[in-house]
Amino acid sequence: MTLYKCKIKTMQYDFNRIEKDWQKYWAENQTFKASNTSTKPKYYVLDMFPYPSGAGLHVGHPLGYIASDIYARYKRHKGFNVLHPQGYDSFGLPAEQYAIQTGQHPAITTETNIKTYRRQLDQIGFSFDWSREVRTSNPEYYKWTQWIFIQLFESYYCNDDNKAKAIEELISIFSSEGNANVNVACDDGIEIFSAEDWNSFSTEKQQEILLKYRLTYLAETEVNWCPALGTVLANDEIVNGVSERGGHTVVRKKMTQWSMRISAYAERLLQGLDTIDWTDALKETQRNWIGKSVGASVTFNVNAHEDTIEVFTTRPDTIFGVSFMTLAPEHELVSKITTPEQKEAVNAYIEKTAKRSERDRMADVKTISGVFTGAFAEHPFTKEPIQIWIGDYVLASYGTGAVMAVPCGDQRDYDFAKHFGIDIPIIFEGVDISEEAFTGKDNVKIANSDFLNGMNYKRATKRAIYELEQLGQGEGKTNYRLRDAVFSRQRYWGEPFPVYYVNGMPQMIAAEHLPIQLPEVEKYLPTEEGEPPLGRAEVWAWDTNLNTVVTNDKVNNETVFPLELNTMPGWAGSSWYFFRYMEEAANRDGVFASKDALDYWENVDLYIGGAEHATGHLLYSRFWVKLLKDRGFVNVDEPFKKLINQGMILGTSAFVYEALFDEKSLNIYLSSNLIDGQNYITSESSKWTELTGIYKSRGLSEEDFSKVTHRLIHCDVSFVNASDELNTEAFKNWRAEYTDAEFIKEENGIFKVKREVEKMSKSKYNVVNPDNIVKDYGADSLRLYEMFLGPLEQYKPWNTAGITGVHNFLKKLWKLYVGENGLKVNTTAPTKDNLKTLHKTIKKVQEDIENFSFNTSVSTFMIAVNELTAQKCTSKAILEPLLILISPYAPHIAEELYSKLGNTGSISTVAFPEFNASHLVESSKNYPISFNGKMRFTLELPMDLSKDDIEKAVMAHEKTIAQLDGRTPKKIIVVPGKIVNIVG
RNA sequence: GCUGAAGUGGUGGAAUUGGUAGACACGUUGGACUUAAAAUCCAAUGUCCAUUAGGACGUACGGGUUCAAGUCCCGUCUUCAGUACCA
Repeated sequence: MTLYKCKIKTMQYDFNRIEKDWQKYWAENQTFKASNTSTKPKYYVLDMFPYPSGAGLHVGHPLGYIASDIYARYKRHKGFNVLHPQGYDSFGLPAEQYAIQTGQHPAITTETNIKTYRRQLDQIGFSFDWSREVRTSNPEYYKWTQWIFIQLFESYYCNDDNKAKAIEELISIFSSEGNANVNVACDDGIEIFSAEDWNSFSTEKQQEILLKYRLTYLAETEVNWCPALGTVLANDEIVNGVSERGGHTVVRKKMTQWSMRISAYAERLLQGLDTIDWTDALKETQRNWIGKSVGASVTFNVNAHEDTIEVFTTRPDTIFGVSFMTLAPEHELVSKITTPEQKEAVNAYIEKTAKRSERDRMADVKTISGVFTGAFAEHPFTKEPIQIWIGDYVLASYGTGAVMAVPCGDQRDYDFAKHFGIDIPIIFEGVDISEEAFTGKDNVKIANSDFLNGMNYKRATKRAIYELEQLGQGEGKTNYRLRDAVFSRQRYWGEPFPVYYVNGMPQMIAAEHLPIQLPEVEKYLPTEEGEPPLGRAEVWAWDTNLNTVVTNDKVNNETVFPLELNTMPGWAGSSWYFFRYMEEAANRDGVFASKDALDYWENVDLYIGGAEHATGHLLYSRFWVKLLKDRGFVNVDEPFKKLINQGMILGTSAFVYEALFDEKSLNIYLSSNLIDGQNYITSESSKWTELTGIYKSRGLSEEDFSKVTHRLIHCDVSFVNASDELNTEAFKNWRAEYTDAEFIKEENGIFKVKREVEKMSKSKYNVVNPDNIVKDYGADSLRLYEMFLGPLEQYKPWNTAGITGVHNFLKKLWKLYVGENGLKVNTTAPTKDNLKTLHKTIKKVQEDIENFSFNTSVSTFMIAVNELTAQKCTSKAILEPLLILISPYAPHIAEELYSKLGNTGSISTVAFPEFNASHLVESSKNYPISFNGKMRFTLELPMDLSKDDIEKAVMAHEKTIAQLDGRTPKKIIVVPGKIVNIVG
């Protein structure tokens, strides 16, 4: 008896044992350790590294990792030296907020979370090279993040050569010829100075000026301040006017902040998109974000004032159509030029707009509002006076914060002009603008425009710019929407800046003294004075003699100086981590990655991650890579050659109907079919008696019955089975308030929940944990199932019900190799059918992997196993190559069976089977015979039959004769090897 | 509004160059095995009509091109995502 049981056990597919064994084997043998020296071609497969959150992984997280792992394993089979690393983006807000609540140091929280992540990742069997792991919060890592910051500080952007250069070069230009002729990226409004001026400036003054040219600079900027989080947020961290994390309100506030001059790279970031293999959607998102528009800047003189107003326009050809100008209410000239008579109205308007949040302003697009300032500008050509208005449809943050209004050619200007009764001069030939503006620019000629008359858009634009240049009142200009990126955060858990302040001027700490480690603080909150958390640190001053961090009481502003209190944003560490992986951990001292390593791996060949990083991480990484390239530290222009966005796996939330009276829960719950299903409850149904009985026991009177309402509340998906039935006992035990819940079930005693697809989230109780799936079905089942769910890029709901399908497949696969009496595989010669099945599978799987169509490969494997089982195939010549095909997808079972076949070592680098088309050559074809395009029957005919012979064979067939029923076909289409279609 | 993606059975999805629509799987139904259950195996399963044979309809909707359209063209609708008084 015991013996029998034991035998059965060893013959079964014992996935838990197999997976543990092979994971141990891979770890012990460092199977997936990449080498920096290899005769094989290199291939770099990267995942977006995770932030290790306290909640651990849910089934959605591994989707992209599984896809990249399949690809990495496939490339190893194809003879590549594959780098497939993983690490943690371990600085971030959740650990800090947890620290604020509990006092636990974020480093401890992070360490704990990483352990959980690692355990969860390991059990899925990824082929990561963990020896190269990086953590952004590790001082040995952020040392180099600080180092890159210094490189940015020590660089300026030369527009002539289109690259960043050392700031020393700029200094030498200043000291030899001043700044009058430099063409570089810099702040607006820098005074012009000569070489003599420069050399006579104090060091401080020089530093102040240089700061306006550096690629990272301090500036008083209006920032998105989030009071609830106590920090500044980047534009891409704000969604619909509230913080992406937590949904808190965001206000505008002026602060001195570090900024990154990413705008200097706008054009190169745009051009570079054409050289990389990303989806159109993602490239388009970045293009929109960069927001290039070509046009001209035009300077308008203000009557009776020395000031001028500069505007940007994409339509200089419509310059003669200008009938008024509009300034943003925040525009600096508004207060200067407003006439006394208009002062009151203007101030009231400014006050009104200031009160409205960005969000309100955005939501309320329809209302036209504005106020006349009383001032006039002068048209550059006609010299006519032009009214100057203010209006909140003009944004201070775009262009110059002022527009020349051409109501004839712009709908907003048109609406504004109509609303306030301003002239609408017609400047196009033969257009009707009685109802709306003419906004097109093709197939129309300019009119009433002096020297532009009769010209088309292109010529008129050129001529207008030329004439403006002659007047010195304009030039061709390209404008970008891309703003410089604010780089300071008022947080604790981020990289400290390698910066101290001498008389308010920032100084870099020399690279050899890095890293500057995060100081200890007592609390992780901002200080009472509103300084960032680092303001609480007691050991946070820089001693320039000792070159070390010392206690604050030593600050004398002669040799010991205060250190920067802000920390870097989340995207700092993630903007270069892909280079760190290139270097082996043992050789990382003294370099962020050695030249050899950088030269060997170049850039990421395949990057897989979410599309939500389109305007954040993916843009910033490109920016930093270009800077590093310009300064000679790396050799590549772009970090990620090919990028794939995996779709999110959504949760299937479960809801129950809760009965409410007077806004309060009655603690009565109804099966969803009783509310919105076929078993809708009516006062005639027997359920009504049951329900009203409970109403009464809850103290309701008859009149109250009709006032009872229902609402849907989330319930935990683990209480619900695949048929949407609720485990009512589990629900009762969930929370104290449900202990005496009453359930109204359907006639058959079933209580059904309502289902809805939502984002997977703890708060929606729809999170499915991969741990249980791995325990119940195994990692290989999880891997296959996540791929089988649908196309990688698509958003799709998780539904555990279907996992039995792939699990059964693995059992069938196992049974193909192992029977009750042990291994079934032998050296029998393969049959023709065996070979056909194998080679058709090789071809399809190879194509699928290269097209990232992983879902269809899984079907292909199922078909192959179904066919080989039906063929009773036992041939090693077939079954061994089949394992290699499956190994990228289900590596554990593949390794186990491969070793059972008598092989030693891992299957992971065994060559991928060669496809041989000769096995797929057919001698006959089952032709579909169509009549007028409709398939009626099929007919097996030899493959080598000529067109005429096929036609003869088909026409002679009895079913053809029956179909035609005496008619003579008009036409017979024969496509040999494909179809026959009879028309008539 | 603009940009991008997508609409196929009860469900997830397949059909890569126009050529047998619905592969593969889930679910459902029926059957075998079992004292029973689980597991496993077999069969059926787009909708409608028909006892069968077979037929009609069918890839969001309306047109078109073609011997042949899920696939190509024109128009419309819907959903999802990104973005937006961008001058």
